[in-house]
Amino acid sequence: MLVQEFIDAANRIDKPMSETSPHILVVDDHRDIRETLARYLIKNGMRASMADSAAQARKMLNAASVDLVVLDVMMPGEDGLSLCRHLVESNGAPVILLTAMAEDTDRVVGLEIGADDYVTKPFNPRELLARIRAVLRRTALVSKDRDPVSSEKLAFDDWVLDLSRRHLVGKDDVITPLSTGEFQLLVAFLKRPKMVLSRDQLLDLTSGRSPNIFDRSIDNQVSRLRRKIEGDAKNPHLIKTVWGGGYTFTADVRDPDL
Amino acid sequence: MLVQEFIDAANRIDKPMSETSPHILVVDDHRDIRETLARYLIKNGMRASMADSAAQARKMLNAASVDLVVLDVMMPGEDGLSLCRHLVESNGAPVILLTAMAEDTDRVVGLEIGADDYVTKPFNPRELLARIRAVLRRTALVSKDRDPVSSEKLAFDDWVLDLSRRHLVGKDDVITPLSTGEFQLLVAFLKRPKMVLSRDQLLDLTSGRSPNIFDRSIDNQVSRLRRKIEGDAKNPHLIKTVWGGGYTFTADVRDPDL
DNA sequence: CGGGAATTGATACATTTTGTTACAATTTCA
DNA sequence: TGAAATTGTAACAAAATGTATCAATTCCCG
Repeated sequence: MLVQEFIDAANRIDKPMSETSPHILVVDDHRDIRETLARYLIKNGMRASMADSAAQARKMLNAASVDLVVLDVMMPGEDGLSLCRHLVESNGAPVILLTAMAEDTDRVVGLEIGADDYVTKPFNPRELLARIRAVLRRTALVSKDRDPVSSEKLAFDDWVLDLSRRHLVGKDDVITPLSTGEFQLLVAFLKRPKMVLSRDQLLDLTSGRSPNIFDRSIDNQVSRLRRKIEGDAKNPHLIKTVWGGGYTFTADVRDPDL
Repeated sequence: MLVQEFIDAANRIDKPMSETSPHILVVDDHRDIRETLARYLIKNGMRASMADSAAQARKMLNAASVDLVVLDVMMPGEDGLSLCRHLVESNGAPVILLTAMAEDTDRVVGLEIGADDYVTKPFNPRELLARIRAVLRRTALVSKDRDPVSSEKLAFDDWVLDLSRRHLVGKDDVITPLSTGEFQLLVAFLKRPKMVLSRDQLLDLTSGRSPNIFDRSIDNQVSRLRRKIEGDAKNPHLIKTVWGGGYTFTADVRDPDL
């Protein structure tokens, strides 16, 4: 059986996973897409496994260590979105969604749920590969905060955000305290830099709340956060507004130890 | 027998094992999860044994010394939670719970019972490994209470908590006495640093009491504890409030002898 | 046992944080 | 340019937290 074959393949690797090539799980009910994509990924130096349903994907996720999941949202049986939500909520592997068409609803819902990126079908394999690498690069920076003990930090501009101590350290080691909401919002941005995040997505990422109509709470939190981290809150250069879209964190996020 | 097979497999690993590598018992009624997880742990330098039921787990715990138990809460027969409770009450190995879903009830119950951590299924093996290492690191600090001669101590910030004498030692060896409640609260925090602990969890971890409505006793104890250990109780940097969530102990916990 | 001190939970009120609303400023597009 | 849509943010309201105070309880120590 394909699944077992790939589980075994994963387990035959000698070195600990984290040092080898990234392991991508492709979840799609269309066999041709699945296999072509997996082959393409393998040809480009990654390990790939496949599942044709959300249920099968769950088994494989339990069975083997997976670094990233490429997931078709539209599948018969258990919805891909619910699997995605589980992965995000359980702090599992990052997810890139395949959405059937450029339907805005799908995009929004997918990212609301917390997927790390999405690609619309039909997609260019090279573009998907690029996005996979981008997400892996980002999560490599942040992944250590899955270990509740390691003190992980993220640096941007002149700031260092201490994830375990939950505060900002400025230029001269001045500590700027952050409220819970400000901290969560900043983490949401730093985990997804240079991506446009809608207010709904940000709301879900920070508080898990679903939006009321005319919900302006995110705008307010952004305003409050800007006041703390932007030199000139009137001309923000870190959190940029995307008119009609949401907000984007524009600065590079780096490891402060490097 | 499969179990023995994996123990043997572990012992065939080249690295010096028997003394350094921790022995993990995986308890789950799903064979695939059990075996893949055990294999994954072994591949990452640990010894692993398996049990498919709470009853079998008890036998193995009696037969061999186990450093940590990974336990599925939802199992037929004797409930996993009752095994967990037994382990905690008998001061046995630390426990990490596998909970079936991201159900808040499960999470709360798990930690209330005294599990050291929990992971929701489907889980990322790397995350579980990180949490296993984290718990082992923490319990290694505390586990000396099996050796009655050495005095058990935990260090954080500029403080050393003397577990047997139940008081704090400050910078210049100044002794700060703690009340029972303050001591229990501090221990609860030090055993689970950098985790967000709800008021309910803290209440159970300290006194075992179930919360009244509008119970503010934890807030009071936190306030009292802060007054003793925080330099500036108005801007706490050790016990941070998570608005709407609870409290988090943010400092590193270390062995004072190191 | 009993009295006094220490501890702790309940209560009340101050403070902080966050969400909502309103309105001015900005951007888009016809 | 001008109207409509969107955003920034001040001002207020609601929710959650910090903590002083006090009564109830527990803990000593004789």
